[in-house]
Amino acid sequence: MAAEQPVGEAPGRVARRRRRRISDILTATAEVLAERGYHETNLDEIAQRLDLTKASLYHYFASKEELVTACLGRVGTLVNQRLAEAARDGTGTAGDRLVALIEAQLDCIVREHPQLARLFLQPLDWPEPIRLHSKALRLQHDEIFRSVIQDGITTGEFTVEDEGIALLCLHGAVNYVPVWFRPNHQKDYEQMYTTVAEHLLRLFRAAP
Amino acid sequence: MAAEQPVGEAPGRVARRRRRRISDILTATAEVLAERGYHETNLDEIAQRLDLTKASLYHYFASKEELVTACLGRVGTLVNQRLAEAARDGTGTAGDRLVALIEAQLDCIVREHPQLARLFLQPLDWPEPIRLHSKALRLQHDEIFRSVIQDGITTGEFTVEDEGIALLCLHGAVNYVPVWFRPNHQKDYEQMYTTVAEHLLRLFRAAP
Amino acid sequence: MAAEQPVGEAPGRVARRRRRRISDILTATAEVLAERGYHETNLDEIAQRLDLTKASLYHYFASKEELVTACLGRVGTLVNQRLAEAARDGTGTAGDRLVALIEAQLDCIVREHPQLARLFLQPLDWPEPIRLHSKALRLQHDEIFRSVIQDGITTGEFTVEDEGIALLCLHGAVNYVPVWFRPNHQKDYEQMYTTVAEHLLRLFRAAP
Amino acid sequence: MAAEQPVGEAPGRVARRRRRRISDILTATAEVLAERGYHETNLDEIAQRLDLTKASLYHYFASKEELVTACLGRVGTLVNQRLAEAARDGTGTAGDRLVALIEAQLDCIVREHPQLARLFLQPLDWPEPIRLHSKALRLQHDEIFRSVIQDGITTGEFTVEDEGIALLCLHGAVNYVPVWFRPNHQKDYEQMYTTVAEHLLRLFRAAP
DNA sequence: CATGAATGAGCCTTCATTCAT
DNA sequence: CATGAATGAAGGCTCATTCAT
Repeated sequence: MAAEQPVGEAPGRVARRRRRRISDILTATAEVLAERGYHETNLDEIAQRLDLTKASLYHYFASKEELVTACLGRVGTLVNQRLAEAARDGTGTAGDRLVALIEAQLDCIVREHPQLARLFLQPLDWPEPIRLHSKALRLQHDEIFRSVIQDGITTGEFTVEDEGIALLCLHGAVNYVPVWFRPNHQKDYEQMYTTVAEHLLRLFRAAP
Repeated sequence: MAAEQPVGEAPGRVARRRRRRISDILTATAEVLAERGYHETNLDEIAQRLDLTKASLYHYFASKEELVTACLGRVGTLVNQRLAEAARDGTGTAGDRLVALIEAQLDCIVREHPQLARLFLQPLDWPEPIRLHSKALRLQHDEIFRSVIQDGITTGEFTVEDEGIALLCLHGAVNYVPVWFRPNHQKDYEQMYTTVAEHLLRLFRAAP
Repeated sequence: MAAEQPVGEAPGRVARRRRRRISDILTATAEVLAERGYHETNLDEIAQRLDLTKASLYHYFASKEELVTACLGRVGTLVNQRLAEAARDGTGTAGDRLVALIEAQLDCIVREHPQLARLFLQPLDWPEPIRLHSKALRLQHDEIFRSVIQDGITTGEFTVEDEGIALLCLHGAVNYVPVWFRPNHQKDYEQMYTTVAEHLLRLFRAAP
Repeated sequence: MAAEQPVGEAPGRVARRRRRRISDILTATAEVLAERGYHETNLDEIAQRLDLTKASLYHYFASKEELVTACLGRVGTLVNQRLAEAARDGTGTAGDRLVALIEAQLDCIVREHPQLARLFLQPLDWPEPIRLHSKALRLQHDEIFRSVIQDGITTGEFTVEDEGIALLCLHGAVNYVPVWFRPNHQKDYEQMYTTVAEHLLRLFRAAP
């Protein structure tokens, strides 16, 4: 068997293969999850899309739970990273940056990870560990928004009575978008982003 | 024997009993549904809480789906009726009435039907018929809010670019409340209602 | 309650009512049995056709088994009686009388008790007691045919090697008719009767 | 390890194993079906005879219906093949060949597939799809008999008024045999075959 | 008599998970 | 690594039967 594994192949190669495999699996999982929802998602379908067997998935993940957790983790982290970048861009007023943040998030959950936002609404009937993980991601996510909002409050641009509650309202409203949004044209997206973001900005602007 | 079975109560009594039974079943269903979510809800548990057998439920509902549909229907209708009443009370400005509406809804979904709001977020993995029923209830519900908002727009008290989207944001934010709200005291409820309602009112107030 | 049951009503009245009730139940049972087959027949449907409740059937029959047994018994007895009459009519040759017998049976199982013949094919998955009862009826039934056949043999009109087997072949062929026969017109019946009877008569005629 | 898993047998071996497994399952199914009848047959018993679990059957068949259909299909096809062979043997008169055909069929349904003939009597209470499949098999089966009968008619050896009806009578009589035949000795079989076949041949011989 | 209510036993089906090869 | 096979546990649903009213 050693003859079949040329010395030249560094152990890194196999590790890389494995990582790529895992990535593919997570992608397929995200797809099925987004299309069917958690309970209608079964390992058979995920495996099928990968031209694999259900059993093979267990080489990479110890359970369905772990698989879904990893999947949510990757998506959530990607979203958070993208938002963190958008937040780090310090140009413009706090309002401008908050709008950018909302639009970035909408783009993520509506276009790139269609309907995956519902996964973050913490459905009651999900396994506890997954819900906890999801919650952790949300806290991270909140932190990003919170910093921009704090900026706005400090500069007097924003006025809120209860920052936490305002943030939660924002959260609920944004994540609800994929539930109702049905685009007809490409340009519908941009327009919706702007309209929703503008509306939600009001949550932080002082009443007249 | 005549004394024990007065003619007068014959048909009414049975029907009344049946109605009460159904009501009890729906209540128990709402409870389990709220605690466990749809997919973790099994008929055994509902039956157990009623000191019944799974099979007995089938005397009243033809399937799990039908049972849940009826349950959502009852809760949704109750909520809508209460909101319709609140909306009909024409005193105060549109803002006052919208706040009252939001507070009423919050009270419904947070206190009286704890966490049942998520049931109206139309989870992907629910049976189609249930989702359709849920959607119908939401449209009814929207109509109530829409009328008050229209009033506000007519009198110039409200300013929104896109009424529909504003409503949806409101919807998302409000229904998200039960996901995060954890009261410590009785008075926490009222305070939360006010804070949330005030914040959300901003969605309809003209920007300064 | 005595006041409600006038002395004048003989006990015979109530007995007559009961007998009529039972007859109705048996008729309905035969209907459903013929339409759906034994295992697809449920007490609910029988009760429903009688504007009764499932539970009420138990006032007349101790179990589904007993009900079906009684039903088969009545139908079988009726058929046997009619055949016995036809056999008793001593005119004509044995061949004429056998043809008449076959035609009478065909009429019974095809037109009057449509498809009920399969009930006498002793399906494997029927409860043992019912099968035994069915078998008893068949023996009675066989006796009728046997006497005519014996006549034919005695007079030399019929020639068979094994009377029993010839009879069973006849039986199988006749009872299979309702499985395939689909009439278009009224006259189809008579024609089929004649054709089938003529053919089957050959089973008893001496080979040329 | 290479010695234990020769490349050459990789795909074939697995496939062969699977085919054998399926064959075993169908055999067990046929057994239970023949003993208990369709409605009294449950997957548990079939699985038990194979030292398997009910769930395991679903690796090979998607439902009880599909399993039974496959089972009937196999048996029916085997019978038809054997009969087709017997019919192809062109020696002897049409009468000889028809007798051979009948005897072959009797042997199939009485000895090799004990009592499975009733499965082809199209019980009313079977699922529609199974009945359709069963019907298709019967048509195939009829075709075999029909060709021999046509031969006999052409040569003037046979005389029938209605070929179709004669065939159906034959069918009914033959398939009824397993319902009543109870052998005491081995030789009972052959004797019964002959007697029955001779009798049934009369259906096609001209009346004297 | 009649019935609504209740039930226990049974069946088919699904699916995450394990394991030998 | 990959997979086919096998399974245990669970859930929804049906139905004949019993019983109190």
